[in-house]
Amino acid sequence: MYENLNSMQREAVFQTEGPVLILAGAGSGKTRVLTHRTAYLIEEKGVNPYNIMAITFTNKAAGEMRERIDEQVGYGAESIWVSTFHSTCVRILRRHIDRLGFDNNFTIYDSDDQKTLMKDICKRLEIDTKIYKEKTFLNAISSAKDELLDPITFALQATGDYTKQKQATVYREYQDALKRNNALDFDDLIFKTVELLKTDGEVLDYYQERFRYIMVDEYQDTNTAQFELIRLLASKYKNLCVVGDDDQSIYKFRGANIYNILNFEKHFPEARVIKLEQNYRSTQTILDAANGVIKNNQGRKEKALWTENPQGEKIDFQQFETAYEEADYIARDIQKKVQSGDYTYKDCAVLYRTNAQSRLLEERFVVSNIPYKIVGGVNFYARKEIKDLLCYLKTIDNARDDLAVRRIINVPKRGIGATTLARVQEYANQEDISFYNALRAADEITTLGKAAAKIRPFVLFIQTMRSKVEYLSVQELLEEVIEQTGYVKELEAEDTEESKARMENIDELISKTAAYQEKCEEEGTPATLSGFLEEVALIADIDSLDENQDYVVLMTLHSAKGLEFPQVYLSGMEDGLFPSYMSIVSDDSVAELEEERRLAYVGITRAKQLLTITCAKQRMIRGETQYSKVSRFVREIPRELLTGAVRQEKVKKMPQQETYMQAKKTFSAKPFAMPKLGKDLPKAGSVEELGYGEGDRVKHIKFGEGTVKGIVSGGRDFEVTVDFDKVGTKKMFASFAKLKKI
DNA sequence: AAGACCGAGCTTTTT
DNA sequence: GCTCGGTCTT
Repeated sequence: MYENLNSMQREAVFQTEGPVLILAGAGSGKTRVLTHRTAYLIEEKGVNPYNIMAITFTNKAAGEMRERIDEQVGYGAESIWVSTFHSTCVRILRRHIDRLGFDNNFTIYDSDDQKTLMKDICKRLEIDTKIYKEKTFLNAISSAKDELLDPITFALQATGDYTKQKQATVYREYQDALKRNNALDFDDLIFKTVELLKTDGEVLDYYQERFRYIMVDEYQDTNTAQFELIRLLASKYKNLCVVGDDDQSIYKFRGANIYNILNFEKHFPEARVIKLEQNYRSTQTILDAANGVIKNNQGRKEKALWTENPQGEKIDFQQFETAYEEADYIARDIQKKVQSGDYTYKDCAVLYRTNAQSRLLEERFVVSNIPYKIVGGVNFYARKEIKDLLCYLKTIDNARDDLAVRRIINVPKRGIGATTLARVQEYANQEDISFYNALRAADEITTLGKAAAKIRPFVLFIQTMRSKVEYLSVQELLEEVIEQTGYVKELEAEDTEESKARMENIDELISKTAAYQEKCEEEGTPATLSGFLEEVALIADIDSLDENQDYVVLMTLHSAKGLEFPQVYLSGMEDGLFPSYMSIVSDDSVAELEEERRLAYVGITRAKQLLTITCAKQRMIRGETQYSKVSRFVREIPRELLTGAVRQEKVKKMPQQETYMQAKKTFSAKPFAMPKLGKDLPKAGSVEELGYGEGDRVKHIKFGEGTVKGIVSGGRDFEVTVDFDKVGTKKMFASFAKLKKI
């Protein structure tokens, strides 16, 4: 079992005791090392799986590690604690945060909620948000928490600096408000856990005993608070194994402290350092390119990545006149590769520096009928309709979250306006009760007058729902909220493309509640409303990537970290875009350019077989045409590795706006969701092959019987509109629907 | 209280 | 170029 590891990997696996730093270059098989190490601990060292913890940054990474550990470890794998920093902390806090004066059923605020709360506070403190931006405050608070500065310490450090003093005041107010709402923001999850472990010896002892062997993935991305958390937990047994690559540290803006990895041996003098330098992922050419770029950075740990893989193809470098041509080239190139039969869509990934770049690519992909998935941008759970419904559930779950209540009290419209809200709030402050409790006492608020009558049904509704929490499933609760509020009915009445998309999202949310139920039953854990809300709060977009589906993935370089693809396109490689203009003109431009360079390194090393680098001479940014030179990072790649050179393409016809909109409409909310591989993919073929036509009566497995109203060819599949007798008109893809003529 | 209209700011990256 | 938020009107 350990024979197919190389000597360094084996060393990392066998070094189980004491602090270990594994410097794992890109593609050097670190996940393999971690999983083998876990197996070794259990099977050879007799360690109880219950005493092992593995921490990652994303749910996806945690899920993958879980899967591979399960494969590797057979018995007892399920009691190993594998999870992200954030969910680890939530699990700890749910049990013990009452010791810090919070309720154990606290809610978690996302960035949207934070902003709303901050606006509130600025208003209350009469801060002119034209001069002092909410966002700046939130950033300051976030960095403070990353550095474990509480409001008092922060204030002490602010003496003599007016802006900082102001931030200190806001910080204190912000924390007070969170506590009143029984809520924590993302950063608090870590901060409060550290606080808990530091102040409560009993809890600390419990978790130190439990986590005798700790492993941390992507260690270069940890911030000070996360480091402290790990340090506290590991300080008793000192069996701490961290894996990382300083060359892939790209989250400085999020507080990641690169010195956690650079100074690991200082923090743990007895630490063993093991370097994994053999790359199993990429061709020699790709590796040479990556090394050519990263060697321009100073102050990195000395590493020499090498591979036994073949030289491989040269890097395809293309410069275009415009960003349209660039997008067009990428789309055609992918189509060409797929049609040749050598690759599938899911072998390809397009990476870019900023999310805004995805639009042009998306347009081109829609026109070319290429199935794709965009990772990032607006998170599913940040969409308005989803947040609204979740806030209903949150209100039912935790009455102290004022924010959630205020969001939904007039959605859908109940004729409760700003004035009424202000009066209720005033009463709440006066009586020192929560906003919701003030609503419950609406009849006592003399200033309300007739408005009290509008509040009563809302309160009654929430109270009734609360009494049902015990015996209804999450799905049933959600469906009842939708039914009782008429939320979907209102969208139905709107009958626009947008409202349809929203309804689809709501359906998606319902299936997520069902999936949650299923998951809990599988794991044998109780499915609760709080549990669902919590899971939902900690989901990132990248977690939804599904390797089994055949689509091209589009995402930012940041999101791509930890992933690999046979075919990688690095688009928009222009000075000013990547490296970003901000990093070039910054006061600290040397450091910021190094961070950008690491990002380039991450991008290049995602590729297994072929790397394509593209850029455009002109592109629209923020409604303005920008003219840019080829990125300096491209020039750092040894010339002989590149083909294509600077190329002059004739301007291709721009996509007709109408064609695009039409195409996009056909596939509205969920473009090109594809059936799982393995099942036979129905070919587009002809309409006849469907076995039914317009006007025919058909049967659907879930919706029952109905009449076919229309069939539209979507290129690779047909979109069929059916008017069902029971559930009304639905649009669906023929390959999914499996409609039967009757 | 609800809807229409207009201007500001944004785009570097996110658990 | 687009989105969000604020203000004005009914």
